[in-house]
This record gives sequence, structure tokens and C-alpha cells, in this order.
Amino acid sequence: MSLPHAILTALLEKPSSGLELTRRFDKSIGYFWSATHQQIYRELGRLEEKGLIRALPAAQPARGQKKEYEVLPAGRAALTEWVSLPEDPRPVRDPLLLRVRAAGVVGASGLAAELRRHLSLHRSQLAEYEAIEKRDFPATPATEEDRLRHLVLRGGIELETFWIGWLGEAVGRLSEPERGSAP
Amino acid sequence: MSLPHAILTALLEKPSSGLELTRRFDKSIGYFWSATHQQIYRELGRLEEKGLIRALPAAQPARGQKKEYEVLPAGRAALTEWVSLPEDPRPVRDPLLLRVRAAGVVGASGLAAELRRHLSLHRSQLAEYEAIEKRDFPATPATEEDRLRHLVLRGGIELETFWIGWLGEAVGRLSEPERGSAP
DNA sequence: ATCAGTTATGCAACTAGTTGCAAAAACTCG
DNA sequence: CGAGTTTTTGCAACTAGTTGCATAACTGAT
Repeated sequence: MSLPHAILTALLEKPSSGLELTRRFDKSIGYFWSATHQQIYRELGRLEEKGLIRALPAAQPARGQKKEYEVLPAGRAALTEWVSLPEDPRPVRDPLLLRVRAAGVVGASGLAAELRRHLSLHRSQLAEYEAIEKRDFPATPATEEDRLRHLVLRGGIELETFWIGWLGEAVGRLSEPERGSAP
Repeated sequence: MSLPHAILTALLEKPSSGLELTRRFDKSIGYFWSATHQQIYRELGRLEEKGLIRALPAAQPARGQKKEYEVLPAGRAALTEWVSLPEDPRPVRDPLLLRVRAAGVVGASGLAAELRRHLSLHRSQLAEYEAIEKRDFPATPATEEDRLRHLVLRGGIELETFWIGWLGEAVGRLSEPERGSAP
């Protein structure tokens, strides 16, 4: 139930066409709420139908012709309400942790390599976030909006740091020798 | 694509009926791959059809009558293969981070309370994990399986620790006064 | 002009997960 | 026994996300 809100947020930050939104979902907002262009177009249609956004009146709409959307007051209101709505954290569902557990019953052959691959992916992601932090967030951020965006980025950074730490631990453990049989 | 593998893992650890599996998915395996009973029954059906598991021959199957499943060699093979298959980490999709970002554009009223609520949920979860760690994992684990299970639990612990840290940071920032207007 | 490539929108079909409910079997207690 | 509760399995309909492809408009080269 968050995609519409992600789109409303993105459109409030800057009115855009579907494709522009898609590109922005490949970075920035997309770092913590990813979506494909099909999802975005479908949702734009729904939001327009519900009267939360509207297409800027340019030409009569035709397929293949660019359409820019902006948020209507009702859309802003809906987003405002959602921000403080109680909603429990969703249960964790992580394939990698599951695979390590499965390795406990069927053996860990080949898993270490996969963990190392993930480790390096997370390192790149962390580096990317840190570059953004350095570029966009100077020592004392000016606006409340900047402070909150920085906070979200910190979340990304700390999450990647968690993965890097855990994966390092895991790779180490997997290469440990078996215990208990030798003197 | 991980639910079938979660079920195979659980069944290898101990052959079970659908309901027993459901209960085990409320803890243990479910801590990092949650599933409802309907998902589980449906998937058990599919796995049986594909010849990866079978119902222990007890009585003729009838609705409402308990059915125990065990993993067949083909099922074990499928799981073994999956464990080391390359599969990229899925993109992050977290509603809470999104809400903080949205708060940047529509204002953060009420958000701090929700963050505090999440903070306390994560603290409970962490306490639960730590109790399990103390209970189930003594200083030097005996088997490889134990070591891997402990590793997974460590993942849960560190993930909760990340959330607690970040949420603490966030709650602090949200209660900071506005800057830049007073001398 | 027209053809190729890029930009932009969108449909259709699929997989995964959620919600609400039904219904058979087994248990239980007067 | 049998009426009511619990256990256990399951269907149906829905929401969310993914994959593959179609199609229109624009852009620039020949």
C-alpha cells in the first residue's frame, strides 16, 4: 500500500511524466521504494481516477505522447494522513538468511562464493550512498526537508553497513574448519 | 521464489503437517521468512505435485484430516541447488523510510509517535532474539548446523540493532527545534 | 519521404502474498 | 450419544509486483 504514496511524494517534490518518475525511481526514492515503469504507469492511472493527481493540460492525450502529472490538494491530504498512520513493520522476508539456514541441512557448498558476491554488491551500494552524502549534505543542513532526507540516507548507509558486517562474519564462519574431530 | 525452499528446509529439519509448519513459521524459520497457513497449504500441494515431497501414507486423505509430509530425494536436491544459486539482493522497499521522506514534503506531524512505537516493537524483538541466543547457543556450538543457525540468528539481532539505532537517531532529530531563524 | 533508433505510454498475462471464509474431522463434556 | 468447540485442511477472491511485449510519437540521417 505504499507505491501510491511514494509516487505522491515524488510528484510533490517535482511534477513529472511517467518516464521521468521511472528514472527517479532508479535512484533517490527508488533506493528505499523500488518500482518498475509498468507499476508506475498503472498507479498514475489509478491516482488520476481517484482525483489525487491530474495530468497537466498540454495536448489532448495520445499514446506515446508525454504527459506530466501534478498532485492535487486531495492527494497532498491523503499523503499527510498516511505519514502518521500506525502501520506495523512488515515481517522480515530475506532469501539470503533463509539460504544460510538451508545450508545447515543440505550443506553449504558454493554458498561462500555467493555471500562474497553479495558482500561486494553491498560495498558498492554503501560507497554510492556515501558519495551522495558527501555531495548533497553539508555539515549543517538548511531546511527541515534536507534534514529528513539526510536521515533517510543515513538509514540506507546504516543498513548497508549492517549487511557488510554480517556478511563478513558469515564468510569467515563458512571458511572455518570443522570442529570436534581433530586433537 | 523462496517459499518452497523455506518449506523444504523446515520439512528436512522435521517432517510435519501443514498446521505444524504454520506454527513453526510463527517463530524460528518465520523470523526471516514469514508465511500464512494458506500460502503453506497451497505450496505443499504444489511441492507434492512436483514430486519434491510426499504425504506420509497414513489414512486415505480427507479434508480436515491431518497429513504429514516428508521431503523426497528430488526435494533435497532442489534445495541443495538453490542454496548456492546466484540471486541478487532484492531492492529495499521500506514504508517507514518512505514515510520519513514524505514527511519532508508534507510535514512530520504525528510521525514521531509512530517512530517511537516502532522503536519499542524492535526492542521487544531484539529481546526475544537475545533470549533465544542465550537459551539455544552456548559458547561453542557443536555441529555445523548449529553454527549456521546461530549465524542466522545473529543476522536477526544485528538487523534489530540497526533499526533501534536508526529509530533513536530519527526520534531525536524529529524533536530538534527548527534552525536558522533565531539568533 | 522514409527508415532506424529513441522516447514515452501502455496492455496482458503471470507470480507471489493477503484476507475472509467454509467445511470436514477430531476432541470433549454433560 | 450428540451438541458444541477445536483442529486441520482448504477454496475463492483480492492486492501487489514482475515480465514480456505492443504501439505511438519524436528525431535525425539518407
